[in-house]
Amino acid sequence: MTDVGDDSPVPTLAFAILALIAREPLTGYQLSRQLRDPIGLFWQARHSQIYPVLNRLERLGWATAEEVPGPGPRPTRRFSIGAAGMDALRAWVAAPQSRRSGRDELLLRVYASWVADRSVTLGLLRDAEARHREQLATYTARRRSAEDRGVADDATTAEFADYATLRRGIGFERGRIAWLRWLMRRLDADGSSDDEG
Amino acid sequence: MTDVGDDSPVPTLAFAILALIAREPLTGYQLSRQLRDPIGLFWQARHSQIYPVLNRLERLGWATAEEVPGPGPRPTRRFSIGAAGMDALRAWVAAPQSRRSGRDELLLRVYASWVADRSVTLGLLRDAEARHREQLATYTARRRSAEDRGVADDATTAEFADYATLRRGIGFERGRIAWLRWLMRRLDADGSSDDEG
DNA sequence: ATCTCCATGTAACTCGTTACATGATTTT
DNA sequence: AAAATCATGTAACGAGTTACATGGAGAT
Repeated sequence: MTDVGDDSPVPTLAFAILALIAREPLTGYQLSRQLRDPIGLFWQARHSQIYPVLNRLERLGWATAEEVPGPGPRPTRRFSIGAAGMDALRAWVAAPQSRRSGRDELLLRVYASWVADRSVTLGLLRDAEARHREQLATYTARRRSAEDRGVADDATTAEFADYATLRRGIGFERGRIAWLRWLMRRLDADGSSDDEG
Repeated sequence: MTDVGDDSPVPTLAFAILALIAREPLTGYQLSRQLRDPIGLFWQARHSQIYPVLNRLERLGWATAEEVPGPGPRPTRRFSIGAAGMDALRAWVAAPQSRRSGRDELLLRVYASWVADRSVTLGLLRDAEARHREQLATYTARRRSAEDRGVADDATTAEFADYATLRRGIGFERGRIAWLRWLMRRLDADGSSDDEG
């Protein structure tokens, strides 16, 4: 009994959860881990946000819960998507997209970086490159593993959809690293020529 | 007198605003337009979010306001960054970055797209491509204009920082379009061979 | 004994969007 | 005359984060 009125618009997180339980039934805890890592690539949520949405999906008849043995003071519940949930998810995929480009703190820092010393900016960019290289390594390992399992062969499967988003993640990281390297070269060049004290 | 307690952490939006008024003094209204278009590329805010932050920047002594002639029932105020604001902005550029990768609704839709008909998914991707091509055209026009003005020549200016973020925008759009085309080709191939029904 | 993982929930708060409210100037 | 633009604010709500709360199972 977290909330009762079910007339308010369904949040995007609900569809992220539906997309995950459409693959296999999951507990709230498992969802909270998945919304850090695999899908976490492009959608994140904490467990405090997930549990209320799960209860709402249940009340909407979009998901059903079964109790499974587990630890803890409260029952462990595994959620499965229902026929109505599949319909809702299908409708959402086709729904018109809202074009709000996201927020990117690194770009904002670079936009403001002319107020700082060149060495500070270069440090910022080097840190960013290291973190993106790390992320890229994770993604490429995952891509190789997917390709070895033959996931890339049939574009109609759920695993292929995973693989497709993974490829976009790799493209994003590579593009960002290339841009960071370009920017560092430019800052190095305009600093080492040392026109002004 | 919107809020009084000034001990809570300063939101990222405050630094986005500082980065803008560090270039030239702006009114709240001008900021709200800039946080749609040029910087809007990677940070957005509505005027209802901006005005309270401006008042807070003033109370912090990070920005100063001067009244200028203008229309409307309330005085029009143009904000300039102060020395303390510049220090705060400089410190923020160098501060450790929080790595929370953003949310991307298109990727979430693709992740869920295996539940929908192939034609629906292809429609989604075609729409996305059209919107990204449009955005790319805007960015490339802006880049050409910046290069014609010689902005790309000196990496120490504020205009170069603009230009650098613009280049990242172009890279992002191109990468995304390439990925969309790859995905559409893959879906076309696995559909036109028509193995089933 | 302590730590980590599994497991679910609530409370308090900040961030962000939409809607309400007012009113002058300029353009169509 | 109507619409768009300039200009600033508040209110209500939804989205998202952090912190509080509980407790069993297994590993160190």
